[in-house]
Amino acid sequence: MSQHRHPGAPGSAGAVPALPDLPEATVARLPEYLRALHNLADGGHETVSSEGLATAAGVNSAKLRKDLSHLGSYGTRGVGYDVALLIEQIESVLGLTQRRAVALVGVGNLGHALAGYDGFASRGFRIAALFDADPARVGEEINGLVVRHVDELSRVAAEESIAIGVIATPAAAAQPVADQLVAVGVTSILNFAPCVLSVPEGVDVRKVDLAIELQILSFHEHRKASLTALPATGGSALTALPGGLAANDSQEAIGT
Amino acid sequence: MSQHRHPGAPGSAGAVPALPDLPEATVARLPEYLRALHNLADGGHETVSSEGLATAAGVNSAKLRKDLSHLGSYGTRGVGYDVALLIEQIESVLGLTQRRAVALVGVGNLGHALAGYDGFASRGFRIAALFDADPARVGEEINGLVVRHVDELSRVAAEESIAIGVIATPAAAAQPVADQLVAVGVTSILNFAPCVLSVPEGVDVRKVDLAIELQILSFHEHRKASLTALPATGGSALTALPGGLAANDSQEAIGT
DNA sequence: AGGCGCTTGTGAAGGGGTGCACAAATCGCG
DNA sequence: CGCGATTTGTGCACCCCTTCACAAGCGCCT
Repeated sequence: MSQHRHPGAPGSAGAVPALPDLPEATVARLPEYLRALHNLADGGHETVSSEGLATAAGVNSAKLRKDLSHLGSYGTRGVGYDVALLIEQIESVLGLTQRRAVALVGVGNLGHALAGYDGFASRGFRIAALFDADPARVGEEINGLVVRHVDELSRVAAEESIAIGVIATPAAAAQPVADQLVAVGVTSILNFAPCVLSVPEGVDVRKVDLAIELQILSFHEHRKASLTALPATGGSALTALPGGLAANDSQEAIGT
Repeated sequence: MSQHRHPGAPGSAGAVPALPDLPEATVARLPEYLRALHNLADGGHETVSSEGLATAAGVNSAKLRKDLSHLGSYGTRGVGYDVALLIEQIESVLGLTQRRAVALVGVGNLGHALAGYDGFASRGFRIAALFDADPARVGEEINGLVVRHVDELSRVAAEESIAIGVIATPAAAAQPVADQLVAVGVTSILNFAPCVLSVPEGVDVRKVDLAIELQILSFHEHRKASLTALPATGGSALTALPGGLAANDSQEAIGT
């Protein structure tokens, strides 16, 4: 995660539009709030209480209030939050007022699916270009976009003013591709390749590794199995499960 | 993230094989170490220093040492860690000694790609069954597996002794599918649908939302753009940059 | 055998995040 | 106009995690 945080502006505090310098954990939750808010808006709700929005987003209500307070708090005590206004606020903070152009590199198994994923388009992004190193794949049309050779990356990226690069190549190809993206000026990368990317300072990389997610689940599965296997260790209330399962009330570890 | 933490075994501590009750943050990093270790092993290395493994895994060396110390520390001072031994250790802790069976529900755009993703098979998992609710997709063969109707889930899951369920359905279908998985006894779920799942206690859910990842990147992109746009805010050492464009000085956040 | 350099393992300090609990604020109603 | 119900915003304490810094341990070389 983030390491050095600039100490913070001394006392100047001009009329800066909105650079609240949010805590990273808050930033990671805002998109979830946004999704829940859109759901509520579609359902006809005009206002929500922190409690309502919190459960819709799967978090604690106190946490949600604190998160929202960081971005200026547009709630009304005794009433709740104005759904439309809050959507506007969050989208503004997340920089979603402009639809950002995304370049996807690697149109293999996973990349192909990503190229066709409509969740991107519906949530503020536009897949602007597809690239692959395999000549056999160049020229193929996916979702109205033609796959180009990765050598054209620098030219096309400039034309389309790419803001974010998505890497869905095999691990071996990921680093060179990242270097190319950085060279073109891309400063945000979403990496699906199972490897560590080395990028210059100022470039953000987020990694999604599907196998890792499964392995984390495997650990918990393993632990649960061990626990039930030897019921001798006192404590744990779940040993007493009668026939069925406890009513759903908690929720779980969403990867931070 | 995780909420219920069993208070911890009182004082019994028998000769339990290995239930070190690792910190969640450590668990989330172990798979990354494992991947790096396999790379090293393939490269012919027999031992690694914490520094070497740390950079290969993209983390701080102190953090890595502390992580490994939690699981019993099989390193040798002055030398480093035995690669093969450490692999064995981590795989054991993660419960990867047995190849766990995974059921994938929802063979749409993304699900199709997941079904064909070889990263699962090569890292300890076996996709044992595919399901979909759309009759048009039932019967299709993907990677040697036939897509079955979701109604058969309970029967097939029992036969294959499914350990983990992966949900790749549209958001609206995710909750019913999760309920079915839970009913069959699945206690670990990986959810790709953009919605919050409600599950009983004892069931672990991890969520992967691709749009959310992009939105987090968008925030940082937005922030970086705002920073370079207005160099007026006092303090910050980057005002003194001569030419203009603030040389890269901030940093990147690799998702935790 | 002894000493030296290297690397691990860990105590302690610091930062960040979470959740409780409550004061402050707003609305609606009598 | 005042009061009570409701809900936000936040001070505070706690806990987890990260990071530094260093002592302890190990191998190698002389």
